Amino acid sequence: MGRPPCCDKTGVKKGPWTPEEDIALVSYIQEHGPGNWRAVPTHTGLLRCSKSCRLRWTNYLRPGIRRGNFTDHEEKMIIHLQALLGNRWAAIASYLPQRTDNDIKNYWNTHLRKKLRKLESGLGNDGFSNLDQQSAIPKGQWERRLQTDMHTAKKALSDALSLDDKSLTIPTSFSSSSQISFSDSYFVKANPPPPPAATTSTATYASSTENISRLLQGWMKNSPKSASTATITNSSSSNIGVGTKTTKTESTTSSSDVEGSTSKPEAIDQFIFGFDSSSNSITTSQSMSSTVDDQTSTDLYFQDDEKRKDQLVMKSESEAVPFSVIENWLFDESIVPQGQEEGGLFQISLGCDDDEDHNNTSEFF
DNA sequence: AAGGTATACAACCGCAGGCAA
DNA sequence: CTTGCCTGCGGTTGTATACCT
Repeated sequence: MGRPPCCDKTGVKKGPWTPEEDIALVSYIQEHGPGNWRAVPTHTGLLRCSKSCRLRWTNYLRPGIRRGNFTDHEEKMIIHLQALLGNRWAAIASYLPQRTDNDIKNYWNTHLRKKLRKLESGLGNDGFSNLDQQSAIPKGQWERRLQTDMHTAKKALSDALSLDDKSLTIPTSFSSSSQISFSDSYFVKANPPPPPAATTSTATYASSTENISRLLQGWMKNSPKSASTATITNSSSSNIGVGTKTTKTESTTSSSDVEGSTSKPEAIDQFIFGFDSSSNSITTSQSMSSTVDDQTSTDLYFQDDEKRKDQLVMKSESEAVPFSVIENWLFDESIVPQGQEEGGLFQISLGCDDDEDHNNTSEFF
């Protein structure tokens, strides 16, 4: 049986949202919290379908969203994560809590893919030629291989990290070109985010919605109701966030998913963050907090880590990009803007000494 | 200055999965 | 167990803006 449309298509407004509509939506969410989207259009009087309301909220109005230019660091994160996860934008976004999956997807499609293609043409044909192509390896097979290789990966990483050199050998199952040789610059060169992104995008209207978001941030912090409808924790728990998640469970229940979010896909975290999660040296959430350095509020939005784990595990090798090629660009010192200080975002705490200043963005890695 | 083209981003579409009845 | 609803997600499209000739 066919699925009914999410809403009656007749009389439903489409296209860009007006500030008035935003305000109506935000006001409603302030009162009722996110969720139950089907009821939103009727209660707000908006001539929008529920889906559109949800999308507008999650992609634009939700507090904690950072708009504007992507930092160098974010860019590298995206590329790296895309290589690992493929086009699983939601999973990638969970590592960049201030960015929406839509934003990341757009940024990838408009900037990064182009950039990598350019690089590819500069490097030759091998390497990136399959960037957008699907490999023949079925997902299930990749998953099995991934599981099989988790242990191997972990061991290889801990071995590599325990050594003085910074070369990592990644099991072949993770990447068709299996070797990653992280250059020193990857660990040491810092690419601190630029000054508070002047939120350059869509000047007037965007700023107005940002104001709405800021108002909401305050509301999210203070409203007791929001605690039930949106998962909020303090930054002290490292799983910080104005969780405005919109799933049924979130909107109706607890912060359990945030509390449980200390779990994470270890092996992949190791890939991404370069540490043994069992050492507790850095948590992913801490890592995330580093991206907030240019924000006054540390409230962040976190996706369910369990879900993220699933998403990560679902990664298809077919979407993987050879690291050895990417890294040439990713970690090329030449792209580090001049004047940027060292010891920043990509500084990885290899050992267990976790005495870094937590306000410093260098804790990221 | 005007028209054409390219780019960036917001929004839409439709499928898939989870969940409750 | 089945069914239907709701939401999440990724791909795609539409449009405003920037850039170029």
